[in-house]
Amino acid sequence: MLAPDHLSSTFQALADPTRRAILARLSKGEASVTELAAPFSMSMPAISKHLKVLERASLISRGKEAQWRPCKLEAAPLEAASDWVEQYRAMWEARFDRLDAYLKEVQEKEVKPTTRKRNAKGKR
Amino acid sequence: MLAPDHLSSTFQALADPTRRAILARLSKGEASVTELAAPFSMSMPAISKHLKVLERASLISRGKEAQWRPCKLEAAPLEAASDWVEQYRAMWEARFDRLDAYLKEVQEKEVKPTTRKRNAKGKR
DNA sequence: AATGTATATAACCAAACGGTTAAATACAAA
DNA sequence: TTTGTATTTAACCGTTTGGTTATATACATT
Repeated sequence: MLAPDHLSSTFQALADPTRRAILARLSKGEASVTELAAPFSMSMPAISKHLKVLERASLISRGKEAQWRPCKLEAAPLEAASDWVEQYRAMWEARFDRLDAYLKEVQEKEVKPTTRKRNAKGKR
Repeated sequence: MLAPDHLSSTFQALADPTRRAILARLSKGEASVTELAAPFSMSMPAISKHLKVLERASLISRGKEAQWRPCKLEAAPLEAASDWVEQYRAMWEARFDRLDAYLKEVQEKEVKPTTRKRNAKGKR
């Protein structure tokens, strides 16, 4: 079950570059705490705390193999976060589309209307 | 220009329900500070601080009309945030697809393989 | 010029954050 | 049973966060 305010804890967990890097690493497969800590010049307890934040946000889950506690990515909360962001991104784009339509209408009788390139990256 | 670690400040700005509600309101159009504050049982300075956080993250921009400082949504940082999240969401889905393929292969000779419904919401 | 309205700033506070070092725990191997 | 390795917990520390109240600023109206 996701935490009461799961969106807040998800975003908060994502708001740290170390934690995002850990998630990036985990997207390539499970890893132990020591493996995850390797790239950082940071104490083990610091990493342990970051992992706890990620775990609290259900962004990772942890196993138990001898003395190792392997971590793996859990993407369900990412889905909710993505949905939230997309909602407003889409609204913003819709607004631009309406503006485009309006400008097109207004400039209907212009001699050479400048071709507007709205979304250069052209995604989705 | 976006801040040095713009992803962190974007996610951090999104990690508060009041600020997300403000963005939701702004997605329906510009609004003054007092209008934005209305739904909340919170002092004006508190709202003012939230707006400053959103502004620092470039999620909103502000105008000047007499004694009003109207806020409007700026979706560019949402795009970056969305892209980041989508990247890992997609990876996670790809992993599931591979698992699906594997399971399909393994169960090839089963009598009546149960139809697995992976992504019930079926988005994108 | 005085008053009212919209907003921001200052000063303060408790709690959370992100790190540290030192010590405890859990298991494996010798 | 001792030693080594992996990880967590405890205690601490400075900074940031999210709120408060009181005060200042900016502009409009009378």
